[in-house]
Amino acid sequence: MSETVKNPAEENKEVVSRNFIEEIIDTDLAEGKYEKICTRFPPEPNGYLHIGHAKSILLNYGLAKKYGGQFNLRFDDTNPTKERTEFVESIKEDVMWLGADFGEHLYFASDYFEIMYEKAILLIKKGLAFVCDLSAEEIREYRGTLKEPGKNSPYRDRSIEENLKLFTEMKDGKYPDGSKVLRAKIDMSAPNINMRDPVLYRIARLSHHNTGDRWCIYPMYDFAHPIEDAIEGVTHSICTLEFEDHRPLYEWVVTHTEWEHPPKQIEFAKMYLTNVVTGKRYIKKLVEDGIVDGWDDPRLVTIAALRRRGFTPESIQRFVELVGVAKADSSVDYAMLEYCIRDDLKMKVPRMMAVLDPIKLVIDNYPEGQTEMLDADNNLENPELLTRKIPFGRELYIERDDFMETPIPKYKRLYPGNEVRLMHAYFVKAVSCEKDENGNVTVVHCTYDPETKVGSGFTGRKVKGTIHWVPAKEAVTATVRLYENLVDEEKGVYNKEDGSLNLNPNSLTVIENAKLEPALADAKPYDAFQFVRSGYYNVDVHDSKEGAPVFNRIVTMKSSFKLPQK
RNA sequence: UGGGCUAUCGCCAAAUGGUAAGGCAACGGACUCUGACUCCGUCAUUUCAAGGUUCGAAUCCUUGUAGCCCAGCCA
Repeated sequence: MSETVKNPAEENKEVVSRNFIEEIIDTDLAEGKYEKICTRFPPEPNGYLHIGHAKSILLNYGLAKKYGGQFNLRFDDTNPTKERTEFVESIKEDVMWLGADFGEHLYFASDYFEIMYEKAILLIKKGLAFVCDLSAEEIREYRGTLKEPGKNSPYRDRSIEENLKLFTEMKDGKYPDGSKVLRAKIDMSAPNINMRDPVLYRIARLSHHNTGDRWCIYPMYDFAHPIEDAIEGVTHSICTLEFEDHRPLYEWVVTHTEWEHPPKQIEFAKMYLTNVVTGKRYIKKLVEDGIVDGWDDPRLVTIAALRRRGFTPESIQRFVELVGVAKADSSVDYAMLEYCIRDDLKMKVPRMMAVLDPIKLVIDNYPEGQTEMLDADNNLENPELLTRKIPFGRELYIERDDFMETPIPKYKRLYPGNEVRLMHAYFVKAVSCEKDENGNVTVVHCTYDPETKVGSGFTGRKVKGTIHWVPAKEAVTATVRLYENLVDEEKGVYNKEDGSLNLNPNSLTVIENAKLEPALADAKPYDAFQFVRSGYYNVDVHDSKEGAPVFNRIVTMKSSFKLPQK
């Protein structure tokens, strides 16, 4: 048994350069600003997590881990209109599955409503917030435009006492929804629109998934988020680029609401993946229209879909690591994700034989009625996965593609007169074939050479090709689903004309009569395998509870040789 | 002359004034019981553009260009 000898110098060579966030943290630590860092992932529970969220989750978690700090999962549930407990549960599950262990640090912004309310009172007392009676429409008009400054609300100069009274009454439910808001008093002519007296609290009589009907006023993101961070002792509040304009407001809130250790906001670029759909409303539409079979359809890139498809947490962690963190908008090639899952599964999954498009192979010189059990390594590169037995007999199934009556150039599989290896078995030489009335090959006849049995040490001659097979009698018939990108690769994701999706009509192919080697009959949901020369597959979680397993293709095998298309 | 941000290979992405890392993809070749894996090679005289400073510039300055974000009582 030979082990790959690693050059220690080579390992040291792998200097992973720090990303810009790590540099900020290093500087902060060096200046003694914090003893321990704290990060958080703050989703609003209004939908399912997807691969883009994974980047944020793993980035925040990874930073906390790397610096020996703390990672919080906090639900940013300050707007009851869109939030549901169902999403809370699925998000918790997905975050844990990804390996971002938040331990005890699970929080809800809604648990801080009382503190937020007190901080709002504090701002009013400092003359920094006021109750405004303008309608939503009027507020928009007063706000000005991108190029023109806004103008002050006529309610801006109410006395502190009046503001205090009004705000208390707002909380007590004295005013109808939408009739009043609490606003920060900053600068209506600020070039940054976020600073033009932003709304801090609105009145909304909605039942909250966590606080029920206790509140009828709810804080806005810009006011709530910095306070949530501060309460939890978050040191580095990492968010995406579109919040850059909000940073001055974040800082305004955090300084005027007086915290001993104010958190700081850092922004990074969202990640987009090519050829997939991440937009929530598009996913919703695909589900509603029945184009996919739910939010965890394996063609989607929600975390749940990736999990069902057979992606491992490790592969996604690796992917996020490879993609890196920066401030430039990016769209990562789907091939990068495929690489990560292939690389992860390569050594830890058994390599089995499955014939997706079977034709019969008859070994004319093999004794009729005889069966022998052959030993096969489950993973030739990883002996820890042990071995299995495969029955071998006179009649087998092979892949239709693995035989050509008249071979094309460079074809090295089976054709009349050519000898190939049957994986884990013998050399076999094609003799002839039978065809149906349409000219399709139905049976291939060959002869085998008993001396060439695998493990016999036969070195007499070599063959160029090796093909996989399955015993005809003992084979298991199963359903295999082949998934491809949901989106048309040529045209891009969205149709520019009408905003619709450019879907790939071949995103799903269902094979009902794939022939698998018998050992695969006992595969359990989530089990993953490499089907030799085809790709990586896993047992479907939903459809394989009883009877024969149903397999989802996780990713295809790479190949440098393509058969011509018919 | 609204404001903010970004620009380095087909795709990500390092390089912090000292002579353009790495990964993915692609393409050659070796090896092979998977046309896989692995291995070995090729792949930016140039960093959006044009000027300038400097012994030296992707990095600094100037002027442009392109893309993204912001006018919710969403987050």
